[in-house]
Amino acid sequence: MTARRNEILDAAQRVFARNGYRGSSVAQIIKESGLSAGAIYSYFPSKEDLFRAVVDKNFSLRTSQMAREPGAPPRSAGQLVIDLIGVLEEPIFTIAPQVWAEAATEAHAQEVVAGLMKGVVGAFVPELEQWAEAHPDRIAGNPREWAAAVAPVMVAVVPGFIIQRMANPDIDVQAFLDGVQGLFLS
Amino acid sequence: MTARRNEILDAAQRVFARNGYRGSSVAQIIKESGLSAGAIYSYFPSKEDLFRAVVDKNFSLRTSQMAREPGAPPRSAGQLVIDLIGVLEEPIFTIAPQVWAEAATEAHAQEVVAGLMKGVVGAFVPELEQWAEAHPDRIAGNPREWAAAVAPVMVAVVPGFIIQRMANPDIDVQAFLDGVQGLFLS
DNA sequence: TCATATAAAACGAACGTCCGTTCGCTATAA
DNA sequence: TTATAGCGAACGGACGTTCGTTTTATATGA
Repeated sequence: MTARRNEILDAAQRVFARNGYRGSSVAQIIKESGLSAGAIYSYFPSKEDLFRAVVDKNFSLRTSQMAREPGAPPRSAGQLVIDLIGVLEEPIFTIAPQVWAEAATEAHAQEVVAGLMKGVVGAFVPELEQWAEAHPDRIAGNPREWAAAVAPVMVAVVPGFIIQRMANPDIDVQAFLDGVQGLFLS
Repeated sequence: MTARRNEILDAAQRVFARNGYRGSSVAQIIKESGLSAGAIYSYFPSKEDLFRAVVDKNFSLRTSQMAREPGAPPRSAGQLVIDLIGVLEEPIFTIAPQVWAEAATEAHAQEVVAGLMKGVVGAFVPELEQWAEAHPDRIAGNPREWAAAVAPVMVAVVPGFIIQRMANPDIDVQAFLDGVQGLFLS
């Protein structure tokens, strides 16, 4: 039954969000799910796999959500960042820092993070390039090179936002987005 | 003797950088330092305090390093970010993600992170405001409000850079800095 | 100069606890 | 009757920390 699997996954997500990956015990996940050790281990082979499943659910880029509407003009860097931040959902703010911490010491997590970064950057370069072609007066150098250089910086804003929002949940999100508009070429 | 204390601190830093906070055991720090459990616990009351001491050493803003040279004109947002990235030292790239992960689940670490962010933002607002006053044509709205809105975004780039560099140590740092120049008003 | 006394620093075996995981068993459904 | 799903006590090991003991350094007195 896939429903049970999801129950377990949801319980694990709540516990990991509350205590972090290393700070969570399987006993806590057992209690949170209302099931037993045996039940959980019949759906997931280890705590690590459980965490990976939670990460896969929350930490992938849903490219479709970021895709440009058909026929719309290319978005500016500022607008792309704003849209990317708008797509973030609550669990990210606690799960992502756990993944980053793992990535600093564990190869698999490191590849996941590097791959995601690369994916996001790669997805945005073409649209940025088109925007640059449409606004040659706003950039220095040729559009292709400009887009390739600028995309990683653009993407870098998002983890920074996640950390600010995690450290201070009362942050004024709209003010941050206004700041993005005010700071980036647009 | 303060020398011994520093030996222990350095050993702990190496171990934490290698395995993360939760992933490191006191036994590993004992081995790395070449000392004994008793010796370590006579300098630090707990593993947590040891970690906090390592964090204090690496994770504080050395404002002096970022201060504007006397008589120099105010730096642009792009230049401030470039200077801030230039000040980062190696251990940050593994230690910072550990702190962020702790901050997501533990109040003390959360306050440390929130405080540092606030400090960095606060330190840059005046210079940004002066820059805005000197370049009124480049910004929308009044300099004070512009600086206050833009500073958090500017600071957000740095954690993003840290994560990219941690996930992919071969990253082209100069290209990133060029991207900062190309993306931000300057 | 050497023997002794005192203090400071370091040691490391031992403690209780909690960890992730297993597996023989029971309950339920087909 | 057979298959499937779930249970939970038990296991070996690793954890952070303690504390009685030993070593090293310093001071004292003859």
